[in-house]
Amino acid sequence: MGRTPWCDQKGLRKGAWTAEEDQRLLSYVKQHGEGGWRSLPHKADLLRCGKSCRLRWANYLRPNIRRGEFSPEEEETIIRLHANLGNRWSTIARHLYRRTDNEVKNYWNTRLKRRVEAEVRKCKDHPKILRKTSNNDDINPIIINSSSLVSSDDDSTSANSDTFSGVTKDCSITSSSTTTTSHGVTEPLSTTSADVLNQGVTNLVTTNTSSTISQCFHKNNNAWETKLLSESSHVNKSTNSTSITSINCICDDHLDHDQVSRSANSTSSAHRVLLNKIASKLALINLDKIIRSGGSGGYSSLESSLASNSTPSVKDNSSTDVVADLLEEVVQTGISAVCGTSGEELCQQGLEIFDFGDLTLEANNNFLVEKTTAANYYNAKEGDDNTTTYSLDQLLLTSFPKDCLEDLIGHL
DNA sequence: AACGGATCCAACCGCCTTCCA
DNA sequence: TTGGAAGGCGGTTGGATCCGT
Repeated sequence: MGRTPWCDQKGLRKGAWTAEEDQRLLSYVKQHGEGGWRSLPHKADLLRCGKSCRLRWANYLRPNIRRGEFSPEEEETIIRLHANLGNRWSTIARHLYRRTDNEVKNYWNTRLKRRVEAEVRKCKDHPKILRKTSNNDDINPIIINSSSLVSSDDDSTSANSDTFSGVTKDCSITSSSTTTTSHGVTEPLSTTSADVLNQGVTNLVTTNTSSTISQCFHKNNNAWETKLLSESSHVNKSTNSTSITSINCICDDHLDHDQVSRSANSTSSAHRVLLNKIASKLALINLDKIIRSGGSGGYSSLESSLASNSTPSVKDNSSTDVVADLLEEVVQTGISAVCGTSGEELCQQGLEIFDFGDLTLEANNNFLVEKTTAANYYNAKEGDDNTTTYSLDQLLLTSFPKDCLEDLIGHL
């Protein structure tokens, strides 16, 4: 038994929507809200099927849809995410402010795809870019190491690195069977990254991890990853409501953590600027409490900024057993949302996880973000990229789960 | 001005998942 | 637990427009 076509009724209109149809749909949804699409056409006196109405609304009429030319930053994001995620347009669209999946898909198919393919062809003319001379590519996959983006004097990978300036825009490529994180942990390379690169993508950014959670995503075919994914599903179901107002605690140890561990001195002042900006915005969303865990340094700037904005109490939780401390805090205070390194354990408690990410200053005053908790827990799927570059404004919006964006925008 | 190929993108199609009674 | 309805998603199409000849 085949499925019933979605618009098989005789007399229903197809094709381009008229202004009058748009107006009818718009006013009906404004009055009655979204949903009930099947019965909507009859109620709104539209000769369309429900699905057509829903698509018209979702892709065109819905408020707050951003249309028009994509910015260079958006293009970069699409290319980078597509390299890792493939044609998962809805996921990619979530990383772009107010863009629909359909628009992103069209933009890729009509513009970016060709550009990337041209890059691939260019790379095929220069095989060295894609593949170092090696008898065994499985042992020596090629990756782009994000640490090279952190600061020019970070030489943690320089022993194995080659730079192909003029072709790979702002990355260096290393060949090694393992990579060393900014915290000195040696771990396997992401084979996904290697695969993508071997397909010729030259502008990929991948990441050395700095948290338990993102490390999970770099250990392909690992039981730990499977466990994480199933927990993710659990968390999704247990925390349907993600209104920004439900956040009454933010714990973020990455900001200062990486600032210290990377010895990226050039980014320190920039971090402070960023932290101040974040703090001023956080102050607007009525946080009840800030938990600090791990490290020291740049975070004090966030603390002082928050204090000056007369906001949340700050708990210094930099003692050794961060997880235990956080859980204790959760139990005692009834915190409903936490973010930070301990996300996995906290997710098991059914908490909402938010994270501003692991921030590193990049070129053009943008920030390299290792989305170490929130995005991964909510959208975790094998091969998800954990690293993206954002402007500050994008960062503040994108680091939150999609459902929070409109509320956040309202608060900001 | 006319033609035709290239490009763009809104909309359609159908499969899949989620929801809910 | 089950099955139908509703919604999500990605592939594809076709009409409108652009642009070179």
